[in-house]
Amino acid sequence: MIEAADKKRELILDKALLRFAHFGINKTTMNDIAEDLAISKPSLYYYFPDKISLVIAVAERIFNEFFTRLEHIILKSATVQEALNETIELRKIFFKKYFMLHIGDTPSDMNLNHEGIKALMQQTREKENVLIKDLFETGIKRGELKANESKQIAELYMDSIIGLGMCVMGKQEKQLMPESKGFEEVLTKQKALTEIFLNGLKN
Amino acid sequence: MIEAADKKRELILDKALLRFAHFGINKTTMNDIAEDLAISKPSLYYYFPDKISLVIAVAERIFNEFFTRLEHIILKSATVQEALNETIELRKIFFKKYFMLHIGDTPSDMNLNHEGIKALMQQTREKENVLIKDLFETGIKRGELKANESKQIAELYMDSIIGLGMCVMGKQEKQLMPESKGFEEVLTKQKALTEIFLNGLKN
DNA sequence: GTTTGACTTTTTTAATTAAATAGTCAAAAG
DNA sequence: CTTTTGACTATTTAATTAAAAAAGTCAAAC
Repeated sequence: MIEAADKKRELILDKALLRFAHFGINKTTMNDIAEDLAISKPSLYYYFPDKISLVIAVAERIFNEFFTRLEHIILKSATVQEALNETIELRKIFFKKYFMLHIGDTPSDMNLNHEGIKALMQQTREKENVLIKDLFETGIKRGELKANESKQIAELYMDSIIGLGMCVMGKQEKQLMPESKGFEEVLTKQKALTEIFLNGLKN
Repeated sequence: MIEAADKKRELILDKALLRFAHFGINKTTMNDIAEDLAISKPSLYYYFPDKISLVIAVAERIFNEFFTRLEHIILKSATVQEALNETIELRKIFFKKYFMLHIGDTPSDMNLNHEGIKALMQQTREKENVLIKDLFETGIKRGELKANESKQIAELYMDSIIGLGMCVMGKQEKQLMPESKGFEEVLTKQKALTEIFLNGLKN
């Protein structure tokens, strides 16, 4: 019955994701999730050995969805700039949607200090960097831009875009849920930086 | 005896700055400072009505020194790129030197939530943005680069540079005093971004 | 105008306890 | 043999309080 077990694991992840996204990881107890599913706590622990495994599985699912959409964007886009602009919008959507998980920022809500989470985060960032590096290389082949050391350039670009977001969001008054205005300002500035950055790689 | 009082205020600021820079603001008590100066606590309070006034006065002194040097850099530099590169180095020096004051980042050590500090920080950031804006405009006049909306461009540049620093430093393991390696990586990346950014403003 | 000893008030820290939550296990059900 | 659960234990977190430290005051003196 390995199929049924997998199916149930998915069901658990569905519910856990809803709770995590709405209340945050720390405000969601294993009991909450078990009750949502109308099962007992030991049943839940039968499928996930501990809470952190569940959290990681949920995070992996989110990142998988992200990368699926990111790869699609890169494939369908005609130019590097178009791809990066859509990537910026995708990032905004995900950041907003899963803000309560506080993934990717300073451990304000949860103990992201856990090894497994940190490893996943780093691995995810590296994977995204590789995709952006490939995108830059495609742009170079197409003659849209010029650069050697595309790996460093891609990393610099990603650090700049992410940092720009941190900087702009940081100016806002700290709230439980940041204002929508803030997200829009980040988006606008990230796109503006992207345009100048790409222009800087044209000669 | 208004002169002597000012002189004494300066003496107090000297000692306070040393303590703040070495132990941080929260680990420095008004008693510590009074003892350093071999005066009583009420004497200290005679010159500064409360601790936050003292902190703000110290911060203002630091920023004044920073702006003096920044203005000098801008005046003597032949090109925008040269000026920005030296500005980046200046920022590194100050950030490293006064790291323990935790000025400009998330209130990890001190209660920077205080209104006066926040106002000073914002005012300082705005002043720096104006200087950079003027620098860009000089560059435009000289024909080094092209851009309309120099104010927005300057703000975007500053946010990007500062954010890049936050992003790169954030990857490091959190320590009391971050590694020197981290500062160097920030410096290198900020200079690289500056080069591409300016290049992106050339056409 | 400046300084201070002795004081009060406020804020931090440490210690204690109570409560909540994570996690286990042996037994039972399918 | 896989899955489920009631009843349990072990950890972590949150609330409470007491003690200590630090901020800030004041009347008196120099």
